[in-house]
Amino acid sequence: MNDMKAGPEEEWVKSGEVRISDLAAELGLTKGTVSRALNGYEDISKKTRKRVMEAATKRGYVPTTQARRLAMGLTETIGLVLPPMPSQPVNTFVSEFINSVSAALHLHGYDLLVHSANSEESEVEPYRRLVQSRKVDGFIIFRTNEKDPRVNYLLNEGFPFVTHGRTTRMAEHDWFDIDGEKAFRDATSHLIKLGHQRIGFVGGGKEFFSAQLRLKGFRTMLKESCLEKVPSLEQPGDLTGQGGEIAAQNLLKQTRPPTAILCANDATALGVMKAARELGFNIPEELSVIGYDGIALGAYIDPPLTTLTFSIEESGKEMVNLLMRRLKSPDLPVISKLASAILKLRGSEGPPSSIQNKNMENCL
Amino acid sequence: MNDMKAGPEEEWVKSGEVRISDLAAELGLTKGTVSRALNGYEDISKKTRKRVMEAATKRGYVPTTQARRLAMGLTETIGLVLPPMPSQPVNTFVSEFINSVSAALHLHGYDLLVHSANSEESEVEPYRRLVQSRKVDGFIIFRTNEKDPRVNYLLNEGFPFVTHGRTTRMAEHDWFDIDGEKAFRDATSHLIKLGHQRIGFVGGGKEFFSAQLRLKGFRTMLKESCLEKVPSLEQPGDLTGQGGEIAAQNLLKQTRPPTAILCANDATALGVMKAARELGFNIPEELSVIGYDGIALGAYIDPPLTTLTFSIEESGKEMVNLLMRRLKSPDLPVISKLASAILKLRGSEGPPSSIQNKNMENCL
DNA sequence: AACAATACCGAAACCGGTTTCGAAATAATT
DNA sequence: AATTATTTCGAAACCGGTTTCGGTATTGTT
Repeated sequence: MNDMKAGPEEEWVKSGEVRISDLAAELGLTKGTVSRALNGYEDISKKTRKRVMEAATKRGYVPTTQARRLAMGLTETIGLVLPPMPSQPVNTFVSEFINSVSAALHLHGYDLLVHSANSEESEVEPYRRLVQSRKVDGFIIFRTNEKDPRVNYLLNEGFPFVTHGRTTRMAEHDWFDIDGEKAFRDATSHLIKLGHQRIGFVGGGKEFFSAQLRLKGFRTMLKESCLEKVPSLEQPGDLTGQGGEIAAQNLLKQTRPPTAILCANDATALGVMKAARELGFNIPEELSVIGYDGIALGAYIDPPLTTLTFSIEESGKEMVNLLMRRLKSPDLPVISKLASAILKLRGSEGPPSSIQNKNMENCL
Repeated sequence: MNDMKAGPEEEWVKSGEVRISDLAAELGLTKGTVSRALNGYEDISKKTRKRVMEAATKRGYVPTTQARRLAMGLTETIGLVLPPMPSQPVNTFVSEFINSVSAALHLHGYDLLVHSANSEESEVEPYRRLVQSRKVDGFIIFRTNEKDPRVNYLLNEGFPFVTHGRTTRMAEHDWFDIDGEKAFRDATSHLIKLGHQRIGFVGGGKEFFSAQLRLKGFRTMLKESCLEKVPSLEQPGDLTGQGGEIAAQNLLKQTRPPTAILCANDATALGVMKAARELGFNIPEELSVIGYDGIALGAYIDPPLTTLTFSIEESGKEMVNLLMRRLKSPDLPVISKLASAILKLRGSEGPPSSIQNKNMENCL
């Protein structure tokens, strides 16, 4: 009945209709003056600044982003190109990463433009398009290859970017990475201390630098512990569940199968566990399995997956920091940041069933 | 030694340096003419059009997006705001969804702006900012609530958007949804045909319309099959693994526990399976479990999770179609699209162990 | 009181495109 | 040949802001 009573809901100012010229006309000023008043220039009197500010909030003025950016010659936008996803299992990483990158960018007034890579065209094509049409000021790149065409292209263009992961040209660009080598040293060490002597390894694609570093960490710790390197225990993988299954079959059908398997990521580990079950291996009694990624769902399977985990939120935040620094001062020397993964014990590993009788003294 | 030899790599035109005015000057034309030539206006002679085109490709001219958009009064950008993520593993959906939406938008020349919602501020705040600063032309909204503040805000503003999921105001906006009611009728029917008489249900948050529809489908099929509704067999959940655990404990500790449990999503189902294992229930012999979402991980656990699955790619594509239609003709009547989920049998369900002796004749 | 310094704001160019309008050149019509 | 219709392009406004520059008006100095 009574429409006049002021409800608790604030009266929404119909947005988006007032331009800076409207404001100027209303105040008897010029656009330029209004703009400077709003942007805190020193050559505007306190009185008019206040007048302008009040009118702006009253009328609900918000500058049109496109116009401002055009005038200032920047896009305030960062590009993130999703690599073609091979219908992987648990891609929980990507959404969390996007989330944290986007949040971090927002603190700096930047937007995140997410582009999907069409698998039919060259890998760098999306980057080229975004650069040429000047839609972004920089890139966040993840899942780097050892020799990465995207990195080559952007370095060649002199276009700002930060990678998640190292490349052969890591001395030329900012990067953030998880210390996968150390992570796998730790995991290997953990297994050895549990008494394992024959440890299998399922890698990622050879093109991924990270996968190679993980393998390196594995080998290093074997050597440090005086365990010989057994080539047949190192299987290639492809970071997918299916790849894990195949690799596990290759490992477990050997005459002397490993008592533990280290996997380049959790998806692979899931495939390994599946294959192991089908071959009649009990986990962890007859086979220990350790993954890498720390996907949350790993806690819900049986047995819960022991894994190497790291903070995706930190990754996003750090990468944005690196990128913002680069945008602000393009000529600063290249820097990088290495974060560490921690071994999250959840139950898919344990001591081997048969006590192995190798001398575990320190080797000299 | 010989730097002059032309390698197989094409000579990259250093991009981004040539403007339309440069092109015009070079050709002895005006900006306007060059612009019209490039955009296929009819009032340009074939000869000069060709001249312009050739110069453009030769010089590697690509129009600056910001300027073009400002002039044309549109952003060609769609906003996607990630709801605050409850550090839970529901998120395999998100990355695939972003991927497909982004790809579909690209076909229409649109970009995707992904924004993360800060959980400290109101849910609509990010939308308000994006609208007011005119950063986007429309929104893709997912995970709708029954009464959704975002929908209210955008409807009030008259701003274009499409939702993934229905709301109370679904008659006023375009939406896409999976027919969760039918999906749960199917799943329930499947369990009943297997011989189950006591079926448990673990729902999603009460605020999600979709969760309610799934419950409705469950109840409908019970009634159609002359099974009585047992309130204690309907447990609330929160779409997380942990919620599933709690709900499963409530269900399985009853004097007459259910022989099957239907879960509002896969994360919940994983929690249910975990709790069931801990309480000593064998799956599927003593307890059947069915989830919803079709996450790939489900195929790798033991037993593999039977689930209701749908095409995320189709979802993204359809939603983009709806949104593009709306942007093109804002006054067209509201439309919607309902896709169906299919039951993917993987092994976590089977006939109940104890034959139940209720009359399974059709009830009249 | 005359002059220099300072505070404050308007005018205009600019960012890089698009689009409307009209004029000149060319072709078609009678 | 004179008139009309077409083709083709230039000129200029426009999108909505930012920023430089210069000119008053005011204040400060001697």
